[in-house]
Amino acid sequence: MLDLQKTQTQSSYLQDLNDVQRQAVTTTEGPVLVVAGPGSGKTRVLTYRIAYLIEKGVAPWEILTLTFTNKAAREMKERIEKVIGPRAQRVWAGTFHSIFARILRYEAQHIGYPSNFTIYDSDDTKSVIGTIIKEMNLNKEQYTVNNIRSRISSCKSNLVTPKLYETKADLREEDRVARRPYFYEIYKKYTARCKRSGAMDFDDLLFRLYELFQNHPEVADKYRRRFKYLMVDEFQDTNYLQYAIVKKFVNYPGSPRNICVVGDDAQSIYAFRGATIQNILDYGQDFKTYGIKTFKLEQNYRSTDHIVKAANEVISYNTKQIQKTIFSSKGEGHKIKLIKAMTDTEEGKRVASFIVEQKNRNHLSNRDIAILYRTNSQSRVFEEYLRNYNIAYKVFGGQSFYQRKEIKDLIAYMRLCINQRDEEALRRVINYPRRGIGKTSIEKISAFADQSGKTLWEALFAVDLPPRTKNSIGNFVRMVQGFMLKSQTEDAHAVAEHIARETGIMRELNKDKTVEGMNRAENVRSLLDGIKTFVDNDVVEGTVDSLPRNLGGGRETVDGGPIDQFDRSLSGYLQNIALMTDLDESDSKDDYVTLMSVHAAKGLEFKSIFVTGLEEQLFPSFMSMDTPEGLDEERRLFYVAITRAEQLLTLSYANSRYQYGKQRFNSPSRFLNEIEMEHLDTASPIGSKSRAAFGRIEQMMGGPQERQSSGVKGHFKRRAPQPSFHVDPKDFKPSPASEIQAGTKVLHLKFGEGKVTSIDGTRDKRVATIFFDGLATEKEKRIMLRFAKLQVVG
DNA sequence: GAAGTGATGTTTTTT
DNA sequence: ACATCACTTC
Repeated sequence: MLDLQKTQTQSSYLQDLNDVQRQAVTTTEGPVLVVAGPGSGKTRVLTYRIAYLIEKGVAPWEILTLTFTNKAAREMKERIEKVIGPRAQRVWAGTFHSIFARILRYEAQHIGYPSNFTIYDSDDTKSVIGTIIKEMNLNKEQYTVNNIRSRISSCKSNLVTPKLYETKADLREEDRVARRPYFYEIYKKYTARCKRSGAMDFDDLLFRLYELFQNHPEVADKYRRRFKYLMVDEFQDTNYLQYAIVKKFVNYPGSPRNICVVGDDAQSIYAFRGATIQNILDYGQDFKTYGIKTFKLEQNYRSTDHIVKAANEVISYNTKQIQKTIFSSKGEGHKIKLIKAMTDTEEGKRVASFIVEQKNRNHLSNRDIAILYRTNSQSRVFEEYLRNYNIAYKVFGGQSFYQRKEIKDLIAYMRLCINQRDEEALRRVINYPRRGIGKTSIEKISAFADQSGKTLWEALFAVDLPPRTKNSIGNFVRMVQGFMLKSQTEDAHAVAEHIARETGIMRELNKDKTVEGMNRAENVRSLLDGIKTFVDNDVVEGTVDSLPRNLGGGRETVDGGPIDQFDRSLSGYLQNIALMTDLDESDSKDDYVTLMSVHAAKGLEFKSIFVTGLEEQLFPSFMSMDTPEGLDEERRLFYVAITRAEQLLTLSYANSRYQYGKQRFNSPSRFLNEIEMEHLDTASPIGSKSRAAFGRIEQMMGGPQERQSSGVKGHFKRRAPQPSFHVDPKDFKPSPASEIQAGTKVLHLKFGEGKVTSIDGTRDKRVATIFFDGLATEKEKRIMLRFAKLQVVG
């Protein structure tokens, strides 16, 4: 029966595609460029292409797909799975950073890094740079951390090593002019410091891979042989370095150059981080002689005609772009509404009441609606009025869970436990909670490390300090060594809990009885719960893609097929979270209005979109307005914003708003004038009319006075370990793995009753594919028998 | 080494 | 407005 189903899907899925899409899917050999307008079925093309390859006999692990977000990778895998089944999970699909980190851990010995290297996030990076600037006694007005960081980042992204930098007269001249003559020294020191710490920043994950392939052709060859087909999503967002690596993968003598990149130059919104659409243009040139085929996906399946036409009009004001004509197939649809407000407060109020109206008139749920803005700080006023109107909402963006101090503190201990060279982790926790190792002592340790060539951790043992401090350090070191020992044998949760207790972090947090303090303690408990969930998980290939394939452990072979397996150790957990953001954590089941920045909305779609704060200086941002390139990027950003809408699009602006504590008056955004009147709903409630309409709604809603809040709490809360057991844990007795075979009926704590359809792998790597009838979605789970909590029934 | 005070600088940010 | 941070003072 399963087989029959499969053949049906196989024969039908190509018919879901239009002509261009189908060509893009079936042109598998040689270089391909897919220029994909918004809503044109880009993801569908990519996933079907992979499915098609696998059906033609390509092994899943011979296909490498690089994306920018974990979410995109996960979605892609899920969608391939729908077409071709669980085999899809064997495809290497992940972010540039996560895939490269896997390879780098596996090949670490070639580049003088430990395979358990730490990944420094941008806070760590900033902190290292800050320390260096301080150590060098440089004026921090001239040498601002952010400035240095972005210059270092752009060096790495353009393959300029410190060594190369030294020889570049033009770059050094730039530094002189910018009054930052010591930039080179900082860069050099920063690089050395990261290396000494056994740490890589986000750029290193790319740069070191390039270096690895460059300096070790035999290693590069291994991966070239392995990945016979390469795909890159969102190619317009790649930087110079990313494209250089992509070329390393496919450019070699005798290469079939089976590469397919998908992108839309009009949706490039990360130029400020080094992304360059030049890559798309270069790609065309670079692969010209290898018979590159270009496909333009121009039919928009997402939005109605007014929206698509307006978007086309707006983007036509950008001169540099690949010519394409996006057209809609969804009918004329509603005209675009415009909200003019006097103040930012009124804007918030009006948007909220519009949402109420839309929900009634157009039968929309909260989840169909999103409010987009240019800067995260704009969310506040919308939150306020959504609360008043009793509309559930969720704010995305802002500070992520993993960036909170209390979380970083605990994680720093965990990091130190795995990699003692990790200086940022060490600096963070050496005196937290307080143990009398102050600034002066740390400076001494640091200076000693520098002149003796030791790591900071090693310096702890050798440095000469007053007896009292020495004693404190001794206690600290012994404590961490205890954690290290424990992490050899125990799983991540056991170690983390032990650390939280032994360090006194928990005690410290529980002392604080303020609301914020209690929140912090709660956050740490949530983190521990999250680790528990991670450790307990016995599903091998389920919804979460980003779980580690323990390359370093050698369980997965690079030449053969991958054997996916969880690494439940602390090290495994850290690898898992290092590249996670909380955008990856949305629960689609809850019904809330989405609030996010336009950047964060890329790739998403909603029935109704509100694009707010359309004022000069804000959108376009004052930071980008002074250069034509900056303005173009702002315009692309606006293009991305409006093309998120399927049916309803509402634009809003305010005559005045509070910015940086001052009331400012800005004129309406120039982008508004770039939309032709014919697409705008002039009858929409504006001016006095609007007030009437607004009043009506306000009456209906009982006015905006305080009501019980229905807002989904601020940022995401980590899920506690799944409370919804299908089976009562008390009656549950797991059976030994040896009793479980194909055909066995089993009981699972979380998933209920299921039937084992097949078993693959050998010994402790045996994986059961089990069909759980009681589940609503993704009924088929693959469960590692070694960890499975399964009871044989019947 | 800790707590309190004034100056300062604010975009977006998949990883 | 707000948070961060260097600098003071105890």
